[in-house]
Amino acid sequence: MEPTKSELEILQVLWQHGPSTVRFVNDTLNEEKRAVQYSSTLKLMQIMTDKGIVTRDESSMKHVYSPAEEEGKTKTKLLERFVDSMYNGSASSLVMQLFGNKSTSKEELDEIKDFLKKLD
Amino acid sequence: MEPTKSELEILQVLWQHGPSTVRFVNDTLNEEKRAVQYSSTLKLMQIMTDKGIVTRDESSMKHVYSPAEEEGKTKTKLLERFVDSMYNGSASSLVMQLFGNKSTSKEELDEIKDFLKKLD
DNA sequence: TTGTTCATACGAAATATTTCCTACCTTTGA
DNA sequence: TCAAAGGTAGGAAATATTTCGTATGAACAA
Repeated sequence: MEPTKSELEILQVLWQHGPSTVRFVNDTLNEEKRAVQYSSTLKLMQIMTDKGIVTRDESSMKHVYSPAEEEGKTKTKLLERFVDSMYNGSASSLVMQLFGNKSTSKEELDEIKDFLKKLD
Repeated sequence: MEPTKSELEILQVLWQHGPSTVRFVNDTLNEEKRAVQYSSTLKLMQIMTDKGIVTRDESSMKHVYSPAEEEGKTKTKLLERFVDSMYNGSASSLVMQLFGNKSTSKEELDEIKDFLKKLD
């Protein structure tokens, strides 16, 4: 299933901080993103549970949520979808767009070159 | 303004084929994407006009629509937003994910290496 | 014990997005 | 001429997404 924009925000928190309670996710969102009521975050995380995007441990009263799928797997899927729809599946087109206009630090560029070299 | 998913589909057609009528866009969507009624496509393109995402030439009865913004500019914006939200702004992270799992043709890889070399 | 705090559940409203029906006008071909 | 084909406009329904109020129960501190 395709996570929505808001669901993705929640996933980011879980990926970054590991399995979390609703309270923690909500606090983090309010600090790092935007104002949102506790009950909104709760509702969303319940929906995500129904959809199978996250799983939860209900053994304690404070349920602890975890991403159902590995971070890399989800991101790869979303990235491929992005490349397909925006660049007709051409990864190189995307890369050129990415570095064409925007100025990227030398460090980052070197890092990428090294990485690509190792792919052979 | 942020184009929605459906609006993006329409923009793709306009980018790929140049200024077009609703009829043409709708036919193309039906051929290349999915079944959709003419009036749905029309409505969407009218909304996009209101939002300023496209402009239209009304001199003829068959209005001709064009993207309001250049393809590269829009794509760059969307790509940067994607990198920011998914990879914390790190372009190199994205590239590594892109080529980490997926098998990419040697031609594409060479193309990218050449491109990066020229950036210096 | 008892009231305050903090948790979940859930309905439903508010928004955003998508879809299509229908009215009405212009063009075109028989 | 006039019916058929094809165009735009716009309302409104259908969906999808997001937000939050409120009920209810558990935990905890006074």
